[in-house]
Amino acid sequence: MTDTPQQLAAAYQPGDVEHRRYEHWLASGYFGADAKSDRAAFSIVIPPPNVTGSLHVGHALDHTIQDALIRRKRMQGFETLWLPGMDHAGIATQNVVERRLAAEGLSRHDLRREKFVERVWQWKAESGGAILGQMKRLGDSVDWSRERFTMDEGLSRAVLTMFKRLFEDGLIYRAERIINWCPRCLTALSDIEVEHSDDEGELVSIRYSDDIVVATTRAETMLGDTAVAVHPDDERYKHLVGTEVELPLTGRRIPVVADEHVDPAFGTGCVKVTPAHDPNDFEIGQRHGLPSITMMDERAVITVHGPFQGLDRYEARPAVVAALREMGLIVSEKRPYVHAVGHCSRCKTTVEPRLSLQWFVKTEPLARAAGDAVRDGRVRIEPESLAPRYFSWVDNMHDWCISRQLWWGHRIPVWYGPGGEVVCVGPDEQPPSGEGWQQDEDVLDTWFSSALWPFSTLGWPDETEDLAKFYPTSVLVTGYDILFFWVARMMMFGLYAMEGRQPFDVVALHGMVRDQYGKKMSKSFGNVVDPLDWIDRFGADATRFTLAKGANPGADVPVSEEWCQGSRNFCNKLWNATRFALMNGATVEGGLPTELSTVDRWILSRLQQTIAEVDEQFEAYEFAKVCDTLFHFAWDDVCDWYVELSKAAPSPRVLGHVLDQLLRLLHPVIPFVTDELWCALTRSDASVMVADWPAVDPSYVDDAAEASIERLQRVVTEVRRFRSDQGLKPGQRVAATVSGIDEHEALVRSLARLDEPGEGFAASATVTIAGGVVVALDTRGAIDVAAERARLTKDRAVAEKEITQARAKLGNEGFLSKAPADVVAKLRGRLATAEADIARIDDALARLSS
RNA sequence: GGGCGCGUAGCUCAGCGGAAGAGCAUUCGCCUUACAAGCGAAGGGUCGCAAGUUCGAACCUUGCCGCGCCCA
Repeated sequence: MTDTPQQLAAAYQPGDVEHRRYEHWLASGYFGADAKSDRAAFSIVIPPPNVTGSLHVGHALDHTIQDALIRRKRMQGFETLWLPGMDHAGIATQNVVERRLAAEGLSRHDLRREKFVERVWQWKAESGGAILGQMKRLGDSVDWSRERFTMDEGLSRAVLTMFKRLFEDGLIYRAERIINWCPRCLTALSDIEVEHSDDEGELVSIRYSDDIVVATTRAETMLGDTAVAVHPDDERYKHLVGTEVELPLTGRRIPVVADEHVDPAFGTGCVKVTPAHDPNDFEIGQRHGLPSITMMDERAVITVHGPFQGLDRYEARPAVVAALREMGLIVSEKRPYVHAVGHCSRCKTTVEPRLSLQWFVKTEPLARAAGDAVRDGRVRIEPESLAPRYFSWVDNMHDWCISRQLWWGHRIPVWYGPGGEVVCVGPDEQPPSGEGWQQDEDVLDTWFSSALWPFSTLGWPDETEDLAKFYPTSVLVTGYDILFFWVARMMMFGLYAMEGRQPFDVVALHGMVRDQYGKKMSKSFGNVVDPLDWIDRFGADATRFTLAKGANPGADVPVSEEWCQGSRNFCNKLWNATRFALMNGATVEGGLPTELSTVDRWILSRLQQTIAEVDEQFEAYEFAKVCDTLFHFAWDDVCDWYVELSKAAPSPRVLGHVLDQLLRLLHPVIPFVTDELWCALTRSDASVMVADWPAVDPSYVDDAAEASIERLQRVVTEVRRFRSDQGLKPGQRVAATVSGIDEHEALVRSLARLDEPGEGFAASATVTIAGGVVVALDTRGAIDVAAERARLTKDRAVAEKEITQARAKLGNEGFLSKAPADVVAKLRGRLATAEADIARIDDALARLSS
């Protein structure tokens, strides 16, 4: 399995490595969690993707973050569990299977319920299998032995148990209420399954009487009006309250009622009241004891009043308006009139508020507990700035409609008897048998089972070892868009079912993946990224690194193909650095030598700093910063400087150690390439994923070495700049004397490509650097005086500006008396340096003129 | 209408009280034997606008302008 140095290809080819590595991890059992272990637990349950979908780039982001957290904790010695699974996605999945049936010319009713559900299970196997394959391509280190599905036997037991408990506690009830109804899916929806958008409609004002004009965007619903309402304090209408008006077209007489809810400033201050087709009107109806007239069927087709009967709601609207216009009752019409309209989140059909008998969860006590758990700090939302969104949801939650008129899902465990009995049947209980008993036809909202996910997947309601070891889970990683869809519901159910113990300690929220211009990805816009496409072309590591590099807490994550190429390049950089190291005898054997050069002490010190920063950033869920820190340490410090310096002064054991540690640090984010390289470097046939996470060794922190190498870097950079300005080719060696850099002269010569002065050496230009370093170069006569003058003049301007600023501040009494001493001292130092620079530069300019 | 957030280099974003940063893009020069998926160097910003607090503001406060998102 281990590559020898000779076999390391000239460039990293992810395709050769990824599959082999993943199979090796699986075969070695590295992903498995042991509930009997003595180690401290760290657990994450995966936000279950819809079984009927496929993984998009947003999942790839979500999984990358979770995998990074899990892999680091595993290396830190925790007993880690990352539990995978999927949810059954009631409406979405049923829709997909119905579409497939339609292609065969069948409807679900042709198959009947039982056969239809069989077909859905077939589709589940097919679609779900594809998702598992995608997760493996991403490198997800999930415990496959614990994979769960919301419809599997154990989770179904959990659903029944929960339903029964809530039912018996009076937290589940059945009632006739206005609910969101999708006339296409033919099912109820919860509030959160409705998406609002500002759509163009019309605002029509209709005269109901001499005194009363109402404005409405839904003229057709006037057929179901049972009252007109005005504000009780509205002087214009006070005298009409208690009277009746004749409802046009129908001839019905309806009362005028006074209700606080009416906004007297909107329109005429009179509103029509249609209790069966509007949630606000329903409440007005309740308060005033008004009748409810349902005037549409479940497909939103008009069922009342002859001329309009049989018309769809959109046909009925113009028909009603035309009829009213003919009667001279239309006062005004405004088109387009933009207003908020609700749409089914699954099929985008305009939602119809509908009076209907449904099951509800009484959320008030559950939601308050869910809010309190965050308020009192038992659950932390990261980043904290998103907590207000959470509170605004849990503190204003409406009762949750949980019944769905679908066939795919957990059937409501309630049986109705011939005498009107209602019996809730728990798991292991026999439903009542005999003549006339019937089970409720509906199924439960998918989110009902998803809300149990953090504990149902661990075996609840049984008291399992998994539950004891891994609950509460350590962190939940998900997008902020799902904070109330799912997070709030898990909190409610978790706290309730687990005796007040929260489902997770931390909620780490990330944003949505967007394109490189910050635009939302959409099929119609053509900017959607398929993570598998990127994995094929750039590798899983590059894809993961690109996503993680953009993941600032709670913020959206822009990505682009170019950036993914950059990540691919980074992987290749690591590959080649390791290749170089192996070709030059780098090794981890024998540990670090006791005798260390300044350069060695510098890189080891930088390594300690990097470990400390990465640890801190990981703990704060700052994945973008983790990537940034490691990227710069790897590329700038290790590759650009340490490897280059080591060419002049090889130090194979230090180089081996630094790469070993670097690969460990990077492994959580880019697992494949780091494992391949680490195994090659350490001659291991195991894996870096079970190696120890690096720890800071304070004895290797060395400020003096860091300062020394920074000085060296400045000298080398200045000489390079001179060379570039003078048009000297990078490869061209130049004779020079170097003074004032003591122990580093050989290194400066190596990196700046300077030869020892030989016979007939004649310096034609001098580069001086603050701190007394002087490099005198023999450029073989021709020196570009203009370029050199320009360079020096620019440096002088920088120094002048510095002096001006520093003197202004240091001449300010307020600054001297109030600023901290160290700030003043630093500024004095800067001023002195700048003044010395000016002298040095002026000297050089003078010599240039002579 | 209510709430939250954001306006910093051409693009995407860090920085959030004491010298304006990164990646990509741009310009110039290089196949300097780990890497052209690379190396070296350079250019580029009145930190949305305006007041205020402070010795000192991209950073704190207020107002305005522009842009998102969530909830009604």
